[in-house]
Amino acid sequence: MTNNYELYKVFYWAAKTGSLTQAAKALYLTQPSVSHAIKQLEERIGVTLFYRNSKGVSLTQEGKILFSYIEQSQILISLAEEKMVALKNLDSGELRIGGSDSLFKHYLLPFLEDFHVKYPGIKLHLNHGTTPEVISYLKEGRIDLGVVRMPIFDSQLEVTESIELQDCFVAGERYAELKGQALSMEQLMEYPVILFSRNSRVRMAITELFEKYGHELKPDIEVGSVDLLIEFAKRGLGISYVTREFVAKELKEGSLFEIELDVEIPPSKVGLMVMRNMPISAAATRFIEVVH
Amino acid sequence: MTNNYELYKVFYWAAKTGSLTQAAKALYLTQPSVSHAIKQLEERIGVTLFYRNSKGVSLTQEGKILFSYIEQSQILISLAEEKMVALKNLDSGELRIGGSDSLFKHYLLPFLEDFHVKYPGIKLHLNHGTTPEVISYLKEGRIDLGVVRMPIFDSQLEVTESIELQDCFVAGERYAELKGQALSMEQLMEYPVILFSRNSRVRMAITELFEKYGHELKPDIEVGSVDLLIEFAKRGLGISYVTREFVAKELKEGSLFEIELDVEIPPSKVGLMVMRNMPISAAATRFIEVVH
DNA sequence: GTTAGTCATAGATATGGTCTATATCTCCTC
DNA sequence: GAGGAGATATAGACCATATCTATGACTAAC
Repeated sequence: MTNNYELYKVFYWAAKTGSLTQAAKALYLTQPSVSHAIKQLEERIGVTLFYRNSKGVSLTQEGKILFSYIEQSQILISLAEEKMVALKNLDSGELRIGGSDSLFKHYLLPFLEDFHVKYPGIKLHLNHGTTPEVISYLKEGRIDLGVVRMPIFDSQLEVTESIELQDCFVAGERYAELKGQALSMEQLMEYPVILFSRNSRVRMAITELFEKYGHELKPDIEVGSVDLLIEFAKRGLGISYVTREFVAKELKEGSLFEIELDVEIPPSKVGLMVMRNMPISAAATRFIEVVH
Repeated sequence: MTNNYELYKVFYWAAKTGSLTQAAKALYLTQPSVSHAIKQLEERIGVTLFYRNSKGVSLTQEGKILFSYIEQSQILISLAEEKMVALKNLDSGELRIGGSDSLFKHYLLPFLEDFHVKYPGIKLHLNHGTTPEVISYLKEGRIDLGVVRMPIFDSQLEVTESIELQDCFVAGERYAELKGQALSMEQLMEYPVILFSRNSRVRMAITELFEKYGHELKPDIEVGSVDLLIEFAKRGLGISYVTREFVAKELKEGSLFEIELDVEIPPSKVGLMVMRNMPISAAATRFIEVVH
């Protein structure tokens, strides 16, 4: 049976209002249209659905049975349509973001807070991972949006640049002697260096910079979180390579100080990644606007 | 939102098959039609529902949410359509018949039995009542079909005549003297007469016949069931007025014999009543055919 | 009888669903 | 890398049919 489901909508309203005229009004149609539609439905399924009388229409036994199904069906469609409106209006839905721990903590946190206050109906899912992990989450469709350090070269991804961050070397009081100087790479390498673990983009960037000048930068200590980078430097275990913006508090209060190099460390940008040529959810679109 | 629900059918199949091409086949449409329909649905609800890729299509987050509603909705419609087919094919449904006790027992029983064996999916509801009660059941829509004695004069009813029944007076061995005679009304009235209760059509008919000849037929005993009419006559409590066909067994075995009158008692027919100008259920239609 | 409300019917109209033909893209094979 | 086989998208023509207007038929109420 290959019925036009539109007829069930007409049936639903005719049954619900008990009047073809009222159904026509509800559906923004004329009464003859509704009359015709009902007749057609009856012919197609081969069952008389309504008693016609001078006051309107009422369901036959068979009509009542049909209605018990169709009513549920129509209610589900109404709920679906309401839900879609809610998703579109960001009253509902979810936003799945992938990124590094430090970016979540030091960069995204205020945006996430604002977004959550403004759109409380949207559930936030934060997936921590390294840059390659985040990229694969994106490709698997497990997240809507990835937030990582630039540069990203992947033709499947569409990257929007966000703020610029400046990485730098910092140390604590133990190396106070280095304050105000501009060290060469060789000089710096005489001190114990603390770097983030191997697969980090920041680590790769600084390693490459040193290589460019013919040096191999090997850390004395390798850690897995920005918090430890900061903590170790503070305690004088060595010189940490961190993002300046993420240690703003420590620099200000003086528990850390920046060690200048005689070569310029190029700044790096934060990139917001989504899949290229893939539709983006309303929530992700809005979040990118907010961050941008 | 005044969407064409037909689009949800297309959406359902596209999502279910994961391919616009497959959905087109399932719906006996062409692929561009389906593509266009999906695009239209997406535009109308303002949400992208599918990722298009080279292998087919897959649902976005929002699409999945929509599908969870629409799937249920479509399943209900399918069930509804199956149910309607079952009703039409008499694999399912119910048949509500109103009639007198005696007609059910002595006339309808074999038909009901056959009908039930042939259409086991149809539930039978038998509503006992007097002729006026049965007519009001019909008008209230509580039964589909009424089975009563003719004649019926009611312009709202459509009556189909069924078999003819002959009423007669019968007595048991106690009145054996009356065998083979043709009694006059006066003679008969000298014996105790047992009649069915007042509101019965059979009782009315015989009372009227006597009145036509100037006699008032008053029962000595009035009972409420045909079984009692028979039982009382058998036990010699008087002469019962019964339907000959309903005492066929007793007449044959000799526990009752018929008392002939010198006037002819007109036969009466059984009528099958339905509401005029009202659609009749498939089950009722079929049952009338069977009986007829 | 008249009026006002039903639903049904007939015929004209035009919306829009569907088709054919073609383009574009991706993946896979050779 | 060229070519083929799949997928979906797009454009434009067509025509089926949903819808409308106008009218009829019927019922209930006044």
